[in-house]
Amino acid sequence: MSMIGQSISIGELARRADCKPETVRYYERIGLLRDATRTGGGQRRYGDDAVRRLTFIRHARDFGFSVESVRELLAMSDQPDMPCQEVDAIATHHLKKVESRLQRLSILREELQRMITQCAGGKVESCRIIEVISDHQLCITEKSHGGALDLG
Amino acid sequence: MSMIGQSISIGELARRADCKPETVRYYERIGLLRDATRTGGGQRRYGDDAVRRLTFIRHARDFGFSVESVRELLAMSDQPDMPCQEVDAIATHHLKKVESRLQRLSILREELQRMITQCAGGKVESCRIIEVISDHQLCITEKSHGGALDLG
DNA sequence: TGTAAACCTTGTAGCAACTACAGCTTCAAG
DNA sequence: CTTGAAGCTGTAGTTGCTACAAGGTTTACA
Repeated sequence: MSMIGQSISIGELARRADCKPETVRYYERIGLLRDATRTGGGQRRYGDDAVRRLTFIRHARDFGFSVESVRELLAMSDQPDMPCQEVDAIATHHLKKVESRLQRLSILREELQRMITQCAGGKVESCRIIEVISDHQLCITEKSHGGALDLG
Repeated sequence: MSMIGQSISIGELARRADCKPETVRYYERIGLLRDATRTGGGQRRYGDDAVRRLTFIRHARDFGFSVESVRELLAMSDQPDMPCQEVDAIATHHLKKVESRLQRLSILREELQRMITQCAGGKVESCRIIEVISDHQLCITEKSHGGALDLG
């Protein structure tokens, strides 16, 4: 259609979507981005559509959606005529996860705050932090912060 | 010292600390747990000290401490006479991370809530969720929820 | 036109913290 | 003494990238 077709290099594309070339290649490999057209020498060249698509992916990832959810969201945004119930479902499901995570983290925060405040600053022997970790009985809540809690 | 030495199997140990045998072997491999004594046939046998140590590790992990932090905490709890400043430092550092994570997650929650509420439930074409993901301009906050946000 | 810097290519390995096999051996109960 | 559960090692998979190494291409400038 246009004369300004595929002229953006992978580095430029990455810059525009605020990520790295490696990430772009990774997305191509796992099928989030379509295979790029290549120069004679084999380098990838992109158009504005790729910029939009990659930007969408990066934003969705910033929102914390998993790559698999992003894949579904992309598929749906490629089908503008479909009803958006599924989009809603994915977002709502994600929100629920965020909320439960928030709850567990705030319990954790209290727990940590409490044990830090209670630590009198003496020897390890009598350190409240070590005690609380040693004996879960000393927690405010039983079993509330179980599960995967890795921070960023 | 005692007659009831090393008599706990890896499965039983795992059960007592609420994890799996694989995890125990993993902790041994990375040096969080000392190498267990073995039966003639090569199976691991543990004593109560291992139960305490593994329980400590699991609790610390439940609190979200990284394995490296757990390693340091363990080293310190092995030195009861030392002052507990470093323990404090680790816990405080961890609390800070939890707090910043909480902040980012709650911004995220609002963002998600807002876009879900605004979605009128029509076609994908006009779906607010897709729109917001497509165009970061539509976010409440600029750039606030950048970075690693993987949920558990 | 030559050349050098900056960029690109593929493939592989690494991160965290486990988890899940496969294929085999050992243990404990009856 | 048999049987079935549990244990052994070693390797690969998970998630979402990131970081090389060892080369090839493009581009800018002299």
